[in-house]
Amino acid sequence: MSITIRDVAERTGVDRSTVSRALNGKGRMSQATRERIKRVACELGYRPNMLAKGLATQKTGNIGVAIDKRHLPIGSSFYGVILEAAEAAASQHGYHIIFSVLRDHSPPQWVLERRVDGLLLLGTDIGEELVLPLQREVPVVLVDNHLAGVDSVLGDNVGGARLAVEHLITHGHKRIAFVAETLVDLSFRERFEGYRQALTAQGIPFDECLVAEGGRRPDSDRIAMAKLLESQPWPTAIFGANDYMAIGAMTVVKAAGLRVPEDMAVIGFDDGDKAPIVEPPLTTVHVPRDRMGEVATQRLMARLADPGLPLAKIVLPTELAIRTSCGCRP
Amino acid sequence: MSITIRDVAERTGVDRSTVSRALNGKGRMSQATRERIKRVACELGYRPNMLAKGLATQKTGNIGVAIDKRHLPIGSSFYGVILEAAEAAASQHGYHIIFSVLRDHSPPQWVLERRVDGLLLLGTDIGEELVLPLQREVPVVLVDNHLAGVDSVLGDNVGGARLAVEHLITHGHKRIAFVAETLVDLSFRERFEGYRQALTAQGIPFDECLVAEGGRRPDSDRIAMAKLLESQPWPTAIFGANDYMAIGAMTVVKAAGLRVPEDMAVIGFDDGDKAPIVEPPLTTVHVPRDRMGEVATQRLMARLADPGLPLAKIVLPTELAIRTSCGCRP
DNA sequence: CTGTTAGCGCATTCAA
DNA sequence: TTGAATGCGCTAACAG
Repeated sequence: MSITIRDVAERTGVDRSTVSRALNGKGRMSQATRERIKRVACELGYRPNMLAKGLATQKTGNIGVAIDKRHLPIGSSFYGVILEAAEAAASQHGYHIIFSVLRDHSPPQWVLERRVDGLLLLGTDIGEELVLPLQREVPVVLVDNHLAGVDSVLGDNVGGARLAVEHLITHGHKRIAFVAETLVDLSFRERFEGYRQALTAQGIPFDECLVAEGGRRPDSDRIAMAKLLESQPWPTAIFGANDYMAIGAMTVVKAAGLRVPEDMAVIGFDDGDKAPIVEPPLTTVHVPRDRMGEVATQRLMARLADPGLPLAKIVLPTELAIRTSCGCRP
Repeated sequence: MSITIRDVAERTGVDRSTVSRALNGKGRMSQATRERIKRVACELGYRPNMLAKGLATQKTGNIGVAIDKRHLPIGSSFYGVILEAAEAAASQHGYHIIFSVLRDHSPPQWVLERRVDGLLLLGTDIGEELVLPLQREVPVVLVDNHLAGVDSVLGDNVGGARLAVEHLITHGHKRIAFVAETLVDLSFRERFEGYRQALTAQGIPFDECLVAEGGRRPDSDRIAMAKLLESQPWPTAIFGANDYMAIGAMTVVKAAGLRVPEDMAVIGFDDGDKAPIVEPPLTTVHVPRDRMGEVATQRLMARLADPGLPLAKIVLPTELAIRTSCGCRP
């Protein structure tokens, strides 16, 4: 067994409660004894047992991060960066991260077991049936998603999509296709909305034939683009709902003997780590994933400190990362 | 406050300890009462408070995963996949993951605070000065690294490198360069060793001029390859110590107007998610990252169950993922 | 087979 | 300013 508050107390000749107060800076006491206790604690190498502390204070010092399975592997995704940023922000406040993947849509065990003070839910496909029960246990912040009655942090999907599509229009394109895995998830719906807004703003009629969904399968990216190439006339530009779709589209386009961007311009969304290294480098909407993780964590900690805080939907700005797949030659 | 074991006890008319035994399946007791207690607990929606349980049993039910800062962002790296696999394996055993990034080389706070029963240390640059103190607190398993006196799980770096270099030799190459960020880290040293072994085995003399280190900077990949192109005669093939170096080398090679693989064949190491999508698709040594995470976690849990277990260095087989950058045309 | 008792390590009343 | 007492929720040794 390791050194406890009791050892420090005996060694110092005071009561355990005094040690507790000294170390936590609570109550008023003579600077002398406080200093002495701290020194002794340090000498003894005393480390508070957070389980015991948590049991007494009803706070764990942990926050949970749950990532929707759909978006894994983390290694290739959006969410690894958010996780990292969240951890950095949390640790600055003395919090630790308990992390897990949502495999089915049942709530993470560690919430029910009261291992966390609050949690971040990452993923666009998380619905009320999961969030509401969780929120009754601890405060929740949604990342990359939004539901009524829950704090949330998102990138500006509508604005980013408008930027992308307007950029393509600037390059002279009129037949611009939209490819997505699905239009069910909030992020994709919003990006689609931005796509339509841009067309409308520039007086280009919306053409349903230029929208292709690949579905939720592994080769969704190829499927969607292939559909587009099945019927004439072809689009002259592709706007992908994320980098994955855009890169898949480029692959299909190139396989069909067309050149990117000469025969078919392409823009993606996310600005993940693959965007700069594909051929040609992908122009894409930059989503500030690190900021999202940081802001979401800060929001959660603010709510922990003050549960009465009004709800907030925090939208972080996106911008266009211009490379060459759109037709620009930087 | 939520439902405790006490509520279940009162509702059932038995003692709290009886409830505890019933729910944990300890001791012998009549099936009747056990069933009844379980049913009541379920009806009441009882959930054990793991803090209290941990305090009593001196076990947290958490395992820690610490990732060396060097290899971030997780989103682009090796370690995201390992983290995910570790979480999957741990959750199967009822364990949870506390995760953090090693920013400096000080031990993770959550070990000192006794929040974990054991931990996984991911990264090739973790030294004894960090591991030994931690190991005195809880069991440690090293992943992608090895130190005397510590359990460890690695991919077969030497074997994988031999495979890669022998494959290049099969394609007729004799001037094969080795590019790495550094030769300090264990993984890279081992891959270098495999490179040399392959040359020796095929009777090709080792040429120091064909080894280039890029150093630990952001553009390490370009730097290394650029060095190689500074002096004649050029190599005809490049073996990168990881995908990052290999892809960077390809970029530089193509920028110099050379073709891959016709003028310069390239093979990488890791088989990360970028390998298949670069142009041309990268032939690379597949490292079973998911298995590494899984096996390491299982190892840790085995040791938790039986601290007397002999030390193990577990080396997982690697294989060559053949695409086109090596000169093959699949 | 089941209840009693005593901690686990710490924070927090209330007195002194 | 400090000490004594109590409780956080659960487990475990020992009786009964």
